[in-house]
Amino acid sequence: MKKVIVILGQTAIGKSYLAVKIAKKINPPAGGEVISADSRQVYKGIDIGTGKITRAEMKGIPHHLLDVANPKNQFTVARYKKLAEKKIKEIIARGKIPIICGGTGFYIDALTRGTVLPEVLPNRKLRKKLMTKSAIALFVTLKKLDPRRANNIDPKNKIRLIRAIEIAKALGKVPKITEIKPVYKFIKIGLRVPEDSLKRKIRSRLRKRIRGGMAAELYDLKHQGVPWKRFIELGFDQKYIALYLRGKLSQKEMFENLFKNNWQYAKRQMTWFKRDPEIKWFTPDQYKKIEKYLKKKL
RNA sequence: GCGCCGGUCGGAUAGUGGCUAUUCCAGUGCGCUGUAAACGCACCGCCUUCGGGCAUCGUUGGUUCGAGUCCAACCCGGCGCA
Repeated sequence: MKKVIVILGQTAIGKSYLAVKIAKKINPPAGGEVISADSRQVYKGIDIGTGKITRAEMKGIPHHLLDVANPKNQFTVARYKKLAEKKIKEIIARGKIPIICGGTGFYIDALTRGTVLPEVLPNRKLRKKLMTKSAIALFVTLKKLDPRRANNIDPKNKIRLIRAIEIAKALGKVPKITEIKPVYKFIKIGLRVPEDSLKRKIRSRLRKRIRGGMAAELYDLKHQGVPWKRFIELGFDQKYIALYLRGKLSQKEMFENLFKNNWQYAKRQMTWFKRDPEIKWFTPDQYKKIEKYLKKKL
């Protein structure tokens, strides 16, 4: 079975850097290519705002699934899975090793597991209509459309209920889950550091991003007609930048809010990763160990 | 100094004298196989054998069967007048 490397970990920990390093060293002379696993970096134009790797940092290693979606539209896991699988295939065909790198555990799991997901595009009109209903009402509706999903969904989570209904309606029948046996062997490398160390990393990266022009980027996006609501919807850091620009927050308050936002995210990421026993954990400075581990596994 | 207003969990807030002091934010933990940086849930004074137990609404007294709520004095903060 073909091997695929996965590099995951909390925000700001240094995944991208490691991915490039591995891509250069592993599997000589062909090396590897990186496929991002980040639900926000898929959007074009939000570079600093999502902490995207820069051209220079890529050091010539091809990176995929960055900038593949318009921020005005909604991207979905199903789409991610489809695109990523295609990229994996192509990279392997080139004799290289695919390196999945990112912090969106949900996407990594979707890709790593054998579940087949038919693509169902978001239906704004339906969503808007459903949003006005109560969670209980939505749950009842879902139960009729897709009892299996209703069985294990969180009945209080309207967002999930709405998406489930949307899918059931779009498919026109009760959605079935199809599992296919795994095609690739995923080697999962997790990066982890002590809490206070991660906090420092997050702070310093934030400072860098602010200096790098997060605010200017925000202006550009607004110019291109990305509605304000989208930023909120996506939970982006930009929302605090905008409040600062409007004078609603002091610079210090803005920074603290940004930090808080990132830290909360980092914790949620860990909650997700913790459950996966396949992840082999390292600290970012254990490069030699990681390389050794990979060589053994490949 | 006088007058007015206010002091409730880390912050903000609700609370006709009567069950269990509310909600939001922050904090902590967790969940999530179709929006996932989104979204949801639990806990969030102290102790706990997880059944519950003990506190608590600036302080001290008082009225009352019963006070966060009424009264008095004091302390603190804000505003106004001197």
